[in-house]
Amino acid sequence: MTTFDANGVTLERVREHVWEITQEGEMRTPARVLASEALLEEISQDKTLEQLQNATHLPGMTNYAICMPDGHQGYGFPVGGVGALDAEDGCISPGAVGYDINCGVRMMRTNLTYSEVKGHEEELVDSLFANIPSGLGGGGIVETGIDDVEEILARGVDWALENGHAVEDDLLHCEDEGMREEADPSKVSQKAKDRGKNQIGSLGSGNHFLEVQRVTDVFDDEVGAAFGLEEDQIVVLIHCGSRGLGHQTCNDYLRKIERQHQGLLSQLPDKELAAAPAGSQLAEDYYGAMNAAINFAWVNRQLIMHRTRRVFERVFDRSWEEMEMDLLYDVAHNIAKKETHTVGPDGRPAAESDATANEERELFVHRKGATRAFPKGHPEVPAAYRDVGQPVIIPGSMGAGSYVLRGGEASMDLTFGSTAHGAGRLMSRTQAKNDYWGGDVQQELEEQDQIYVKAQSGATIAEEAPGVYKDVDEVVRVSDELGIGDKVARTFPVCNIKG
DNA sequence: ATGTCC
Repeated sequence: MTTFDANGVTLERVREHVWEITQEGEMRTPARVLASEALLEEISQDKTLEQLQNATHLPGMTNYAICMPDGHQGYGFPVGGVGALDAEDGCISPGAVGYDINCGVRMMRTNLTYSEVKGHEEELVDSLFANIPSGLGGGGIVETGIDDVEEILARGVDWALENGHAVEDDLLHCEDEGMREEADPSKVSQKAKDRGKNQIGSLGSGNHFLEVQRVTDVFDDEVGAAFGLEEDQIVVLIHCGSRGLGHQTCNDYLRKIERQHQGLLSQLPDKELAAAPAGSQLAEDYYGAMNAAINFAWVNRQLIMHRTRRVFERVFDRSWEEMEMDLLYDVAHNIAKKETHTVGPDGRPAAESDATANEERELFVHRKGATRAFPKGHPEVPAAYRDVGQPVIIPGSMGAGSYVLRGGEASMDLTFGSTAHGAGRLMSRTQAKNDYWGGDVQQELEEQDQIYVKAQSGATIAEEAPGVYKDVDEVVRVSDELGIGDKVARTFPVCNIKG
């Protein structure tokens, strides 16, 4: 048996790309890392493995705590982590959702080709930057009153449709159709609403961006055709979340849960894993508030996408409908959702159990820096894609391009229908700023790769330099070879705006 | 990620 040792954590290689931390002590389940040996080596450099092992102490953990190939350490629970916790006798943990509730990505198609856009890059990047709010703090596409915030929290993209920021087709191509019905705006604090009300339609900062890209490869012609993707086509990728509103909501509930559920907290190896027991008032309240913040983030991405259509109309002098600027798909990668999955007796993996003992269980599936990747035939895959599988969008760094995958056949058995969410950081923001200077990175991207980047701050470009990220090709290779998310297409940046 | 410490 091949083993891998890192900082007192031992992993056994189960098979290609599957590594397991054996259950011992207070662990409720084993833990699994899905990675190549090279990625595992990178993952082992920070606290990810310790956090993954800690996560198995959460009540109701089912099968395994799982770390994706792009995993790195986060608040309490790894970014790139999946934890399915029993919704009846388990718990829900804000740290296993993440501070940026419904951080996610959407991809919009166009019928433009790269040759039509080449030569317009600077005009396009300037116009996008001028029209799409970005950076820290306030300023959004719509400046609205608190009544609208309440509606957005309750109804998600349905609000955008009613207010002229969306078309019906946009809703059909979004995870959960852009609305969590269990949202309860009354459980979102006034402070969070105040922070959100002037940030509706804004990118934010950090790794959030809007990128115009060209499709460089279509690996699967049938699925590529179903997704409306072909080589040389221009697409737009939008990556952002719920801004200050989601951050405040996460913070509010962490503090409340720490105070009210000290008994559970005392059983956990890390205070940052603070969790509310299923069925408790705070579990209900957090779930309602989190779902409301999820709706807010979907509206945020929707408004940015719709504004992008207007920018393209001005730059290319034709209507967005004429340019067929349709939403391909929007996927969340920081969420928890009550889902039904087939599990074996005592929360063991169904695939490794006697099938007659398997049962359907309601689970809070926490995907933190992990993307839903439902296979073909799943009822929650939009009708347009049901025969091929759910689109999965994996953004790479601004110098490396991105991938479109489709949910793979093995995802339900291995990962509760999930895969990776990006390249994953290799170094801290502080170290990145020591190693890189924004202006140099920007100039190099433009001169060497014809990638036009515009940001509010040079520091953000340094923090997001291509070299601070893992190899997205390797992350996607692992996903594809495991069969949890299959490669469909690859894109390369044309221009990028960020905070 | 985040009015990067109420």
